[in-house]
Amino acid sequence: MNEKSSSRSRHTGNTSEFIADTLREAIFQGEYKVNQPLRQDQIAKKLKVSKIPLREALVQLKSEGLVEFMPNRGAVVSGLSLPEIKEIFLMRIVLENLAIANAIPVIPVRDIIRAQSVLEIIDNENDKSQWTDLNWEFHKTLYQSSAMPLLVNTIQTLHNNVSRFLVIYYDTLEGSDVSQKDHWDLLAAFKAKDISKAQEILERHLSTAERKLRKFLS
Amino acid sequence: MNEKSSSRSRHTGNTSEFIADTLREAIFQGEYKVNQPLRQDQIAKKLKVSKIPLREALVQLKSEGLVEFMPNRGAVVSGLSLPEIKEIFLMRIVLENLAIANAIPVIPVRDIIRAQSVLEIIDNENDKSQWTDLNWEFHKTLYQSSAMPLLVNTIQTLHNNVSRFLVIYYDTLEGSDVSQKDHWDLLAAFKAKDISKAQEILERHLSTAERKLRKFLS
DNA sequence: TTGACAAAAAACGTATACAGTTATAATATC
DNA sequence: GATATTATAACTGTATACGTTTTTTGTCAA
Repeated sequence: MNEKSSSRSRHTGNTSEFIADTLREAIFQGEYKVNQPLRQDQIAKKLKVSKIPLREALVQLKSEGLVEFMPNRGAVVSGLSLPEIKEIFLMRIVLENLAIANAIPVIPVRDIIRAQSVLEIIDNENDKSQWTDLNWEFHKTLYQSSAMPLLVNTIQTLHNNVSRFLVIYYDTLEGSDVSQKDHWDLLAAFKAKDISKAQEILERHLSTAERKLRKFLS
Repeated sequence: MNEKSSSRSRHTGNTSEFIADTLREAIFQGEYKVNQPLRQDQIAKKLKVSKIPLREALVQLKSEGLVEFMPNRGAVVSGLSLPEIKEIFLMRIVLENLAIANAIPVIPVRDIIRAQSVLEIIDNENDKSQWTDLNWEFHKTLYQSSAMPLLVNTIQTLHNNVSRFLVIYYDTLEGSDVSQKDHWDLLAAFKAKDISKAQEILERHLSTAERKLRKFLS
C-alpha cells in the first residue's frame, strides 16, 4: 500500500479510478477480508480524498463484484457462495473458449513469445504472491489478440473475482506445478494453432482451479 | 418520464439506483441521443437530487456500457462501433447458449406457460415501443430457471446495450414477424427439451438481430 | 467579412460542512 | 436476566464553495 499511497501524488487524472485501483489491490492482498466493511471516513482520510470520488470507486467495485452494499451499513467485501463459484467458472469456460477461438487464427508470433517469457518468469519465480498477476498476464497475452477488448475485460473481472481467494492457496505450493503444466500445454496448442486442443486444455485448467477453490472454501 | 418523476417521491431506498433506473430508461427511450452529454446540474435539478448519488448512477451506467466519461467533459451516451457490435453478439451467443443448456433440463412448466403468454401478448400488441421490454421478458423467463443470476444479468446488460438501437427499427415493422417466429420456435424447443435445437434457433435469432442492427447503423 | 485571440461563462471534479436516518452498543429499568 | 431506552457511530444525501478545464462569446485586426 505504501507504493500506492506515494503514487497518489503522481496520479494525474481521475481520482475515483485511482481509489478503485488502490482498493481493488488491497482486497486482492487480503488487507480487507470478506464481509469486512470499507469505512468511508477512514479510507477517505487515509487516501486523502473526499467522499465523492471514493463512493464512485465503491460503485465501480460493486459492478466488478468485489464489494456489495448493505443498506445503511455501507460497503463490505463480498464473498462467494458455492453456486456463484460454479456460475463464474461456467461463464469463464464459454467466454475464454470464445477468446481462444478468435485469438488463435490471428495471434502474432510476437505475442506467443511474450506469453512464453511470462511462463519462464513463473518457472523461476519463488515468490508465490506474484503468481496471480503473472498467471493473468499469461492468459491476457493470449486472449488479447482476439481484438475483443470487452470480452477480455469481462473475463478479467470474472477471473479477479475468484483468483483473490486462490492467492492464499498458492502459498501452500500444492498443485501449482500442475497448473503451470497446463499453461505450457496451452501455449503449445496456440503454437500449433489447434483451437479445440487449446479449449480442451483450458476447460481442464479451469475445472482444476474450481475444484481447488471449492476445497479451499470448505 | 412523468411516471418516473412522480415515482421519485415513492422511491424509498437508494437514490442512486433510482437515478440510474431513470436515466437508463431515458436513454432507451431516446431522450438522450448518442454522444449527447448528460449535464449534471440539469439532471440533478430535474430529479431533485444532489451530485453524489447522481455521479454514482453515472458510474453505474458506465459499467453497463451505456455512458462513457470524457475527461473534464462529463458523461455522454456511448455509441457502438461495428467491432463492438460483433463482439457483443458473439458474447451473447455463447452466454445465452450456456443459459439455455442450464435452463432446459430444469425449467418448470409454470415458466414455459409464462413465456408463452408473453409471446401471445406480443402477437396482439400493436404498440411496437413495448416490443423491446416484452422481447427481453420472454428471453429472461426462459433463462431464469437456469438459476444463474449473474449470467442472466450479464446477458441482460449486453442485450440492453444493443437493443436500445433496435427500438427505432422495430417501428418500421419490417422483420418483426420473422423475429417473433423465432420466439415461438424457441419456446417449442424448450417444450421438447431439445437443447441443441434451442441453441441453433437462438444463434439464428441473434445473427438476424445483428444483421438488422448493422444495416440500421450504416 | 473572416479569422484569430482574449475574456467570460459554463461545466466538471473535488472538498468541506451539515442534516437526517439507521444500526450497534451501552445503559437503565423492570 | 430480559427488555426498553438512550447514545454513539456510520451511512446517505444535500448544500455550498473553489479551482480547473472547456466552450462560448465578443472584440479586434487583417
